[in-house]
Amino acid sequence: MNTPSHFFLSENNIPFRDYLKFGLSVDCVVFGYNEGKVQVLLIERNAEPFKGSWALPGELVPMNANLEDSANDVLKNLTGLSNIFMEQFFTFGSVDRHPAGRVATVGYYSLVGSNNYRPIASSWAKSIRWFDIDDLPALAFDHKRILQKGINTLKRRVRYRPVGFELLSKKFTLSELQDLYEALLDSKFDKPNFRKKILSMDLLIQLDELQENVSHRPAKLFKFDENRYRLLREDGFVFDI
Amino acid sequence: MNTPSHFFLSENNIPFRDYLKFGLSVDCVVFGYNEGKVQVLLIERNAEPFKGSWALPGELVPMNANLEDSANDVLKNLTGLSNIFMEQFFTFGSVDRHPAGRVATVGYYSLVGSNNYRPIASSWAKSIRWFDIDDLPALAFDHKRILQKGINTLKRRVRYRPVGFELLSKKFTLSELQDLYEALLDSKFDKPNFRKKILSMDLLIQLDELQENVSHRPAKLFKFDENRYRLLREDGFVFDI
DNA sequence: TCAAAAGTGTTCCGAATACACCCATGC
DNA sequence: GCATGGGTGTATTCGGAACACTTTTGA
Repeated sequence: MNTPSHFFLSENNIPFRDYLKFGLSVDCVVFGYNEGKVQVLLIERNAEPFKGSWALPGELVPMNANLEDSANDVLKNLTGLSNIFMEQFFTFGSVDRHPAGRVATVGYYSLVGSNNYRPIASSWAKSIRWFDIDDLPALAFDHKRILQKGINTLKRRVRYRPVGFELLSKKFTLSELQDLYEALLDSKFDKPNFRKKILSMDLLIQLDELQENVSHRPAKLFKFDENRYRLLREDGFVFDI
Repeated sequence: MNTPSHFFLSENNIPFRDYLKFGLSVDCVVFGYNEGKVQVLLIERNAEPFKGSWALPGELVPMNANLEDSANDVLKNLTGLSNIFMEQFFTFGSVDRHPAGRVATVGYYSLVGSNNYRPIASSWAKSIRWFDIDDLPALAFDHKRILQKGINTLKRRVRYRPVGFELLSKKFTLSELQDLYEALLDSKFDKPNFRKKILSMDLLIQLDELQENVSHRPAKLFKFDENRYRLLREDGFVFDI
């Protein structure tokens, strides 16, 4: 910061430093999927403001941290996992959205496989739990709006990007995949047609494994072929369910 | 701000106020369309840092202004127009992206009809001009990355939302529309099929007007039917070109 | 043997493609 | 008349929708 301050006068002569009074936070909409229901992870705040309210997990971005690192931090603290799929979706910056100052927040959503999470309560969360996205509690701050926008974004993006696979375990059956898409897009698909369509994309690898302990014919397990997806995308392929 | 400060201690006991040192700016990727070319509006900076460099138009968000208002301000100063189509697309907040402090920037893209703009140079811009998106100059800050992300976002969104129409004048011919989509998606469409597809969506209103002063059969003019689009969307219709 | 869900094949229809053709205007 | 781009009709192909069917397991 050795640049002369006159370099940074704005048109109306407000000094640069007077613009540097924002807080910046990240808030994470963590999606899960269980028994046919799409869910989000919420925390019960253990600190003012809104102590005791349900809220999205998030944190103030430290002055020396990048946004993604900060969001990853939140997820790490929450689930114990790094390398979770995560994507920015919108930034909320209304003047009055935080009661104690001007804090803009960057919204991220992330998708955790249904077997991969183990929510961890910590000092900033009195408790923590999954909520079905069609049965949500009241939320602190403007988190209701953020969450709703996150849900809408996921539902839109899931049509054109293979993000859905992130919500399942690494290995999954075609019926599980179909159930997930039906939940996300709330619609029904014809089983034979769904299979044909998804398999014709050539994005799944069939494993030499079968479902176990089911009282019916065991289904074949598949995994998503990341490499092939990368290759196809370079050729202009557009995933479209 | 009369809330006791101990309400806002973070986990590691850094006081709340120490997080309030961010600057926040908005940067606008202003798209235009002319003679078959998609273009963006860039300014030549008249202030340090990067004085003399080309850059995206933008400004520091005043402490009492909302993000959208700030972005609209930029557009108003640039084009003299309010009510321009505008959408947020991504927020960039790397620690070192601004040489003089921690400034995160919210990226917006906007679409201006080819006859609707009149770029205005001002105190903060030495000059201002349109560049074809495949012939861009070097840019200040991390604006190259922001611009590229804006372009990618537009190219993706144009497939699933009728944003393209915003780039044309209110009245347009089907060939103009086709040329635009071909430029945006860089591909070619068959004329009869493009017409059939676009007209079958029932989103265009045919006007009682014809093209003028052309040395061939004059084309019919159309306009986009906003109301009908709203109605169709409520029924779950998804625009898809 | 029955229930339950996995998995396959076939027909039908509508939308996308390819392509040939006619129309209106300025010069 | 002819060049230019606007505008239309049709045959063909391909993918999606509908649906009937077989297979494999546990109980």
